[in-house]
Amino acid sequence: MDAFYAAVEVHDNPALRGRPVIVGGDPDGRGVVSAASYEARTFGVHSAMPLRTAARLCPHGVFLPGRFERYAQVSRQVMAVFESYTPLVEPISLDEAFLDVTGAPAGDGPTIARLLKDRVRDEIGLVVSVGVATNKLVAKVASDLRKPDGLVIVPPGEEAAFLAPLPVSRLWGVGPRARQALADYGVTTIGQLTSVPADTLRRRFGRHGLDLAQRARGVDPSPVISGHAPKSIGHEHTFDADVTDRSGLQGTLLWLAESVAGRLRRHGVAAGGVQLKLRYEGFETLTRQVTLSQPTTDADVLLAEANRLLDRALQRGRAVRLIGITAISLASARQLTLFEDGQRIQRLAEATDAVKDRFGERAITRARLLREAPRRRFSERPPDRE
DNA sequence: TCTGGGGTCCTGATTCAT
DNA sequence: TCTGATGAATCAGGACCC
Repeated sequence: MDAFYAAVEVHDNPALRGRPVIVGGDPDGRGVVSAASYEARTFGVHSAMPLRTAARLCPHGVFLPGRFERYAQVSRQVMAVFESYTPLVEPISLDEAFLDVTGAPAGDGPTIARLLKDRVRDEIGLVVSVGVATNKLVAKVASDLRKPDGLVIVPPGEEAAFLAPLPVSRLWGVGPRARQALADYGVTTIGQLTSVPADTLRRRFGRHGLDLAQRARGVDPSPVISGHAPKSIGHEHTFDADVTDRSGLQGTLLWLAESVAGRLRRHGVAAGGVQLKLRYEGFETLTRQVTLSQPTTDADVLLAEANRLLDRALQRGRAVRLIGITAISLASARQLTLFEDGQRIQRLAEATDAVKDRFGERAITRARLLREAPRRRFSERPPDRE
């Protein structure tokens, strides 16, 4: 989707059409730009830019705080359109997804791309750019090439030639660090990258270097996977002004723990570990983590662990800019239920032993008959084997 | 000049069990 | 009993993505 958050805001409030819309929040605050309309981009505003900088470049811009529930809602509508063409839809974020349309009844890639662009425009009122290729890497690069409202088709066999003239930073996995490192080798285009031996890249970049060598040639064997389970769920908060006292961190930690716990339950998963993140003034960032003895979705447990980690991580006298909690090593809540069942059975056994000690074996037999009798009479389905 | 919040994956160091 | 080798987990940091 093109300038997705900004496009949703303009869609919901047509008075904004044609104006520079910048989603991110308070232009005097510490945030960054989440999305900028194409009008705002003509002022040099782009995503990830500090809002203060954006406000300087574009003083008459419309700065909006962002309504992520609404964006998620529109995202579901768009994904539903995608899923009408193939079940193999892999969302990357709210505004982007891979579709594997191999053998789809609606037609070949280019046909579906056109249908899909028309339907998202007519039914939802938003503009989408599409890249069509034989793999995810090339399709992604193609989709970014002619935004907004782009449609770029890379025919089979032309992947490497298509990529060759583009800057290396277009490749998935090449950020500012890798781009600089490659520039030091005199490599700035993807075509030049193909002339660097894979072994050289491996020595310099590790495993990642081998992926890089493949990608530069337009090779990407990774499949489109639908229905990803999250691997971690976290919340973090940057303070308007740095916080120096521990009590100032406490309240934030509480609501971070509660919102993480709530999202764990909504996703039907439990935390196998907890990670605390601190960012000090000067942007120095550190993390501390623990593995839990049992998985949990309990905010109180997350909070208690986070507090212990804070004891380890907090350096006295240093001002804190950001604090965050992440639930890691997620287990399915099914496993948690089995664990809790196990504990309940354990407690029941202990209670039973206690009663037996106190009142003798006959008391147990009588209690069991009383407990099971109603179920025998009224239960509609046979007892769960498990 | 200032740098959010949501994530994934990789690497190197350390720890622990065998 | 001590020692070292080996490999798996765990931890912390960092690059990268949207």
